[in-house]
Amino acid sequence: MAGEFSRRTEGLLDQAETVCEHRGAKLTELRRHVLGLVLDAAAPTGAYELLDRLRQSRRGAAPPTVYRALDFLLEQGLIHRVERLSSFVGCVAGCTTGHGEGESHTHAAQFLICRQCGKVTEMQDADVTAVLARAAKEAGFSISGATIEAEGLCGACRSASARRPAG
Amino acid sequence: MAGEFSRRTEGLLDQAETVCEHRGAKLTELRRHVLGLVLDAAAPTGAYELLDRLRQSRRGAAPPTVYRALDFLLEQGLIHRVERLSSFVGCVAGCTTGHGEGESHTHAAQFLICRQCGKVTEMQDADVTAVLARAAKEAGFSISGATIEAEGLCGACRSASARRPAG
DNA sequence: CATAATCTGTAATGCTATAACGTCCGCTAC
DNA sequence: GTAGCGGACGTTATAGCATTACAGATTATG
Repeated sequence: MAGEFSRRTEGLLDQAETVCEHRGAKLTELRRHVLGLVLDAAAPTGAYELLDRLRQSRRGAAPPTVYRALDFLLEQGLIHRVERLSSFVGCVAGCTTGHGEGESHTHAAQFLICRQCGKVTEMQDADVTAVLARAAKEAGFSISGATIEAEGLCGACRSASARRPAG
Repeated sequence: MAGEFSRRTEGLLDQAETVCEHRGAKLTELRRHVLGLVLDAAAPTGAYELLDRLRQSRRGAAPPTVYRALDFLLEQGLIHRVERLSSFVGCVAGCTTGHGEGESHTHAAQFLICRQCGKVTEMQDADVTAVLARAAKEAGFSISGATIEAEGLCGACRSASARRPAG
């Protein structure tokens, strides 16, 4: 039954399904459902919160249910894990970008976490990735994946606190 | 009693104590003990493993005991938390570098985690920090602290697997 | 159909971290 | 000196995050 999620989300889910097919991976109903929950959420979402939402239509769902789905989605690069928040966000690029088959599909992403409003922004800055890779290489290290998460103030909160300094 | 730890660790502890004094922070016996455990460990160490070791000489120690000490040490920049491993490592720079008073003492560090041997290397590459800050600034974001952790193969494991390709 | 592989259900457990409260100790002011 | 204060620590309980282990169901494949 299509229509569980917003029109935009359903569109992304369809694209994700196509991408998975091309890779020979199966975006099952459960996995599609969990991905939908992640994509529909306004902010990074914890596994147990996803579990609660999943239970609204899938009685008897348990932690392994959601964690197995999340593991699959992570492997496919359809979602990211934000370590600092122990939570998960959708990767728009992952839902729309095709890759070669049989590869790892993790994207190089960076997250900006506002300590004021909690908003999380995803970047995909090639320079950041490249400079880190170069620095690692100088240490004899070859990178396969990286977690880059910055905490600070987003533009909105920064200008707000500039107007009300002690805010 | 000095001599609980290796000579090198005791030296670092003494330096850390001096640094704390200059800041008006108290490196109590408990905190010194926990810092010693972290510094003496060959690898990043989880809070509950530190707790077990702490208990060998401090009966009745509980999770808050070690977490409060770790929070203090993090604030002082004497240790780092490795998010991917939910564990803690000493920051050599933090134990030896004096700072201005009343400031935040978090250092900009990057970690290289070998997926083969598990070894963790700390980098303090200024370029990585700078490029990330610049990229964030372009998004209107000002960074106060960042987690940068790369996973991959260290030099030793890379050459080992090159000799035995299917290793 | 037989078989293997994959996905999911289910129960239990383990690991990581914090809340809430009380006590002790050292410091300052009176 | 002692009353009051604040920081550090003890203690118990609980919250939050993730995995293990095994069984049943489903699907692909020879």
